Amino acid sequence: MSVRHTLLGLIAQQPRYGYELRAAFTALAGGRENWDVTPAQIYTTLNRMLTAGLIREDSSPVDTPSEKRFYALTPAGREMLEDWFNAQVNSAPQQDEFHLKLMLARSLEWVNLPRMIQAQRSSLYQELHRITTQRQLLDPARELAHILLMDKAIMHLEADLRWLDMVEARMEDVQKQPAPEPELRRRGRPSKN
Amino acid sequence: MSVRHTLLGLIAQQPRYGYELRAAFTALAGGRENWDVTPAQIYTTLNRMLTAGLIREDSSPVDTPSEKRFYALTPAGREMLEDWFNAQVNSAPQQDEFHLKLMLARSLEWVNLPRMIQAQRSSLYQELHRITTQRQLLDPARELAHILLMDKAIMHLEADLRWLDMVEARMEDVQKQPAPEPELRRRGRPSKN
DNA sequence: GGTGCCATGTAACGCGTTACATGATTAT
DNA sequence: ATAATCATGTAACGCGTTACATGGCACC
Repeated sequence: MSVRHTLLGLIAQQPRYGYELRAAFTALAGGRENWDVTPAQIYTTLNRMLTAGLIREDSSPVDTPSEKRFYALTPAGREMLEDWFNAQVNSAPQQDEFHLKLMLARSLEWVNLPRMIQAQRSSLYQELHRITTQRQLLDPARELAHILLMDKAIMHLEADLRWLDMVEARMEDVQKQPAPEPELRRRGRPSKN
Repeated sequence: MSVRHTLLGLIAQQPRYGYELRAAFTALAGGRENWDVTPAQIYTTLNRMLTAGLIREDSSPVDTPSEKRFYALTPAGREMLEDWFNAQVNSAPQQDEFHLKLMLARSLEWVNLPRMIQAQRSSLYQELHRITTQRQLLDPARELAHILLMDKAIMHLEADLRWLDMVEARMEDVQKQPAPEPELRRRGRPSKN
């Protein structure tokens, strides 16, 4: 998705090679713990971009003997990059794994719903604590990018916690309510149904 | 990733067939606009689960002539489902496309940064308005699941907007700061560098 | 001389998407 | 009749992950 575009952006700054791109990407994206782009992905993606005509192999700067393979933008690549900047980010659909678990859990008797919610809550708290702590260690003057990313993560975690409180408050309603079963028109030869 | 598990959960409630599973999944996951699981994905996933021994083809209930292919859980499937419920949801890494755009934009002169932020803000506002409006139309007595999901989306959008304000407030700092370039030890035969 | 980082890949697999394809039944 | 919905798939492709594979250079 955005890996391609980010690589384009990094190459637009200056011709670059794979290993360097991985490091630069990781630096932008919040560290290896947050978003690990593996060498395999970097090199296969670069080859696909090469095939697609978005980048071309650039003659290495004079000082580098070989082995490093530098890439530069082609006009097509530059155009795709501009298109990316001009498009707004379409907000990702709310594909929430925990919500699915929650909705399923209320119809399966053997799942301990309150326990599940509590587990999720403590997991969120842990994560919040971890990030907040780590954030303190960053230097605002040098690692602003990373800080901004963590601030966003913190805000989202806080939202998740408030949401969990809300869910718990409505738990009784949730359990009373039947799971939403969409009704389909029956086909074939129906009997008792 | 959670599609498999959700299908397992739905099949655990009662034996089901593909088309029905798609409808049930969509109902749980917040409607087709939010999470569209295509027939292709349903049927290929069911086949994979079949191959993996998580489900088995169940003899159709007496009333259905044929064509519908019902599936039921195997012990292995049941076990995987229980494991899923016992594991806590590992919070997805903050893979933020807009953040990447932002970080790249400050080092590319031809990108209008303030304009980009404003575009993103209005996009978020639109989405917030859309969801809030749609939320009002839902019946709290019957569509609680969907409402909860939208409440979460709303909270996240509000967080995103507050975050954008924060970013904008620090814009000058952001631009003043050089893009974080990780330094690699040079190799080969270095010249001027 | 070994550990660790620099540097580049290939192969197999899993999941998801798009496009294509088919046919039965139900409501108008 | 015909449109919509029910019902099930296949094929090709894109992206990402894991595992495997290789080799050079620098530092201690």
